[in-house]
Amino acid sequence: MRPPSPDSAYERIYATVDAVPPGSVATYGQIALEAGLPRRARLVGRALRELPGASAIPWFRVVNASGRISARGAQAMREQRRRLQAEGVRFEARGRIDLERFGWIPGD
DNA sequence: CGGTTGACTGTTT
DNA sequence: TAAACAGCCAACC
Repeated sequence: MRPPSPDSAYERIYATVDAVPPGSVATYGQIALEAGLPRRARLVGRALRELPGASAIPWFRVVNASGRISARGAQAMREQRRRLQAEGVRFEARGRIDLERFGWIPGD
């Protein structure tokens, strides 16, 4: 058995993000909830921020509750948009994603 | 120990 | 539809 790690919350977050399938997106709050960390949306953002760009974790499939990419450098934002579009996620006017259509439904 | 910060979110203007 | 506000809570200093 492995002793509890102080990073266990982050590990659950990463595992949940990793479960989001290509072509769909999840919100920060949704990831937190699925990871068993209700009301910790900001912690999800913090965890993703620690991730190296080359990580295998699909960080780009996480957007905010408005269906938009959350602020960071303009460059990372363009990369996120490009990678989502490459999987078939459509952007509407003002950089918005239709969550009814592309939002992840846990269990799929 | 206490104030500040922020890859957030729901409600109210 | 969008901007302001208020609530949120772990990490940081």
